[in-house]
Amino acid sequence: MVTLSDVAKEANVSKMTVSRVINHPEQVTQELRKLVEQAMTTLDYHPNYIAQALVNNRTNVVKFVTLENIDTTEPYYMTLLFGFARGLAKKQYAFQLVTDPSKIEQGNADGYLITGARSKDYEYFDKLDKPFVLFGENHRGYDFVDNDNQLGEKKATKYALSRLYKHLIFMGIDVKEPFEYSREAGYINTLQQNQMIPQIYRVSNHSHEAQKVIKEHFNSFKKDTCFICASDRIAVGVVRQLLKEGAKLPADFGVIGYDGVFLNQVSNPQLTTVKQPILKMGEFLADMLLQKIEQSGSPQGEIMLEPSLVRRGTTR
Amino acid sequence: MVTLSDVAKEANVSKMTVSRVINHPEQVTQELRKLVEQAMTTLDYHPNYIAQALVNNRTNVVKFVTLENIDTTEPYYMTLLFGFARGLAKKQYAFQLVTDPSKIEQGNADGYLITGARSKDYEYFDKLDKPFVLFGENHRGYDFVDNDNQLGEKKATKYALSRLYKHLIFMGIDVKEPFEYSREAGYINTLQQNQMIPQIYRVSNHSHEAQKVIKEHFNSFKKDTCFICASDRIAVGVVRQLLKEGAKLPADFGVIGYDGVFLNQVSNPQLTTVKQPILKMGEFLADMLLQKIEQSGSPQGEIMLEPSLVRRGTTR
DNA sequence: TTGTAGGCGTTATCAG
DNA sequence: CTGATAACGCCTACAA
Repeated sequence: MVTLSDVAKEANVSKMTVSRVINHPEQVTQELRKLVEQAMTTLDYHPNYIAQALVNNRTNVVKFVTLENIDTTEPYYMTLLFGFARGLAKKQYAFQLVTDPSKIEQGNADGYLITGARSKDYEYFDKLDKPFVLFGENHRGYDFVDNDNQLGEKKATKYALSRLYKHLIFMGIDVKEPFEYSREAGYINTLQQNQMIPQIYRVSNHSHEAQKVIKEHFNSFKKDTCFICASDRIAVGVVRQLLKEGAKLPADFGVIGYDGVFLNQVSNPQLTTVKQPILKMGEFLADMLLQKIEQSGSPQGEIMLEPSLVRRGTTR
Repeated sequence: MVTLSDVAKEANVSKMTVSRVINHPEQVTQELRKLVEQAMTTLDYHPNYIAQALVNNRTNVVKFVTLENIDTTEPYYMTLLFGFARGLAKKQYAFQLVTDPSKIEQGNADGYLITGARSKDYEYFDKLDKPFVLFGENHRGYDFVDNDNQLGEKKATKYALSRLYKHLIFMGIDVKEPFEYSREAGYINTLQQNQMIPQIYRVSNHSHEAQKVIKEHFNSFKKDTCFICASDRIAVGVVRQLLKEGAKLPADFGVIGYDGVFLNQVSNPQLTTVKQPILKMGEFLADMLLQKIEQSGSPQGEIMLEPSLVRRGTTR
């Protein structure tokens, strides 16, 4: 293993000069810097992250925490995880997966990414002694990354209008969480701007629940109705029942989902949906967390990435 | 942060005695050992893994490498990953995700878990300078964990026979890989034991490819045929086309999948399949890799876990 | 059986 | 701007 000392010898300087070239290059003269850099490449030197971690009192490890007791095998989470991992790799960080909240502080880590947090979990966060960032919007001042939920549903609603659907019904998720409020707000605001009256159903986030609602109320739905759904799952349920009822899709009815996780599914017809840039969100989460760690916990604010509307088979 | 020295002071011994209590307790007298252990609990001491890593020239990090250029967001991989992560957690190991093989040796790690390896990749492995284990059976002497593919397909074939299907057709994957040969062998051997003649189709691992084959040959399939499929994807394609052809499932035709990844899907009818214990496989992989690292690379052999037959809607 | 000295590879501090 | 020294927390080797 090539060490700092080896490079120092090769370049005829002290270890400190080499260290400075790595961490504070501006403090070293051009001349010496080049010499050292050459030595580093000829010896193929790579810093020992463990030694760095020791002096800095770091572990080079963070934890990916999943609070929501959901199906963690969903493509959604896997994509987020891959983005997160990619972000970490840039700084040679590794991670551990934690699904049991009581184990968060067990073992060593420099910080946490917390996903699936609900309002009830917030008070718990203040007890954490390490920097953390949240995945998912909140309005309590905790740093987070999310997609812009309001903008996303605004895009969906506007698009439905542009396709000349006359009646827009929102199929929401029945949780009292910021992301849901924001999605509804995107829908409601757009309707109000067009002097239309919002009509909202809320169901738990399962396709068959949405299906039930459509079945119950199908007779009350008029032609030219578009369903703006707060998730792809709900949208899938809506589509399924509409087809069962013999409705003409997308001619008479439209359906728009949210999330964009079923995009590679071959089901017919393919869902028009608002796609979150999940991979990128994961990467931003890593960036934010590492920066927060570097800045010993200082606030990082909020990052909301723009989702994109994917036009496919369930809208005309 | 509580350190070795703190504990040593509290217990009125030297640092080395404390270190020994942790690593070689048998070298310390009962008396001192208890003293030290008490001091450790009262101070809530936890070893600093980074410092340990530095002296041992370890990183406490391994890499999870995905060679196969597939959809890594599949629940299959996510489940494996969770099992793997759980296994690592027991020894306070963290991991990095690597999808670009050229980056395997970049950065620090104590070893690698390599998934999705194909025969062509094997020669590459010998160049690796760190211990590694494979996910997926091979017969070149590389340590691996897999499910027992032959046993799995044997179970499927026997079960089809027990349900009195008269004709058993194998729908394989057209790759020349050990896992596929083993699955075919499980089918072939069982047929031969029953004086039946194997009939095999091979397609690439996509539902629509399987669907094509069924469509083309549907007229040649007799009543009481059961399709033993080498994957759930293929099975799904078979089911889909059989239904399209108006075949009676499971009365006249049976379909058995392999993998068990679609188990929580609500699609109708639900697939009878051979389920791999994926989570457990991930955990075994972690155990094996960490042990191999601890034993500085000594061979660990092969572990084949028993898959289970899940009886559901596509067999009578 | 227990303790002392030295070192793992790096960086902060302070002196030159 | 550069270099010597000490320190991070732990463990190996040797000494008592």
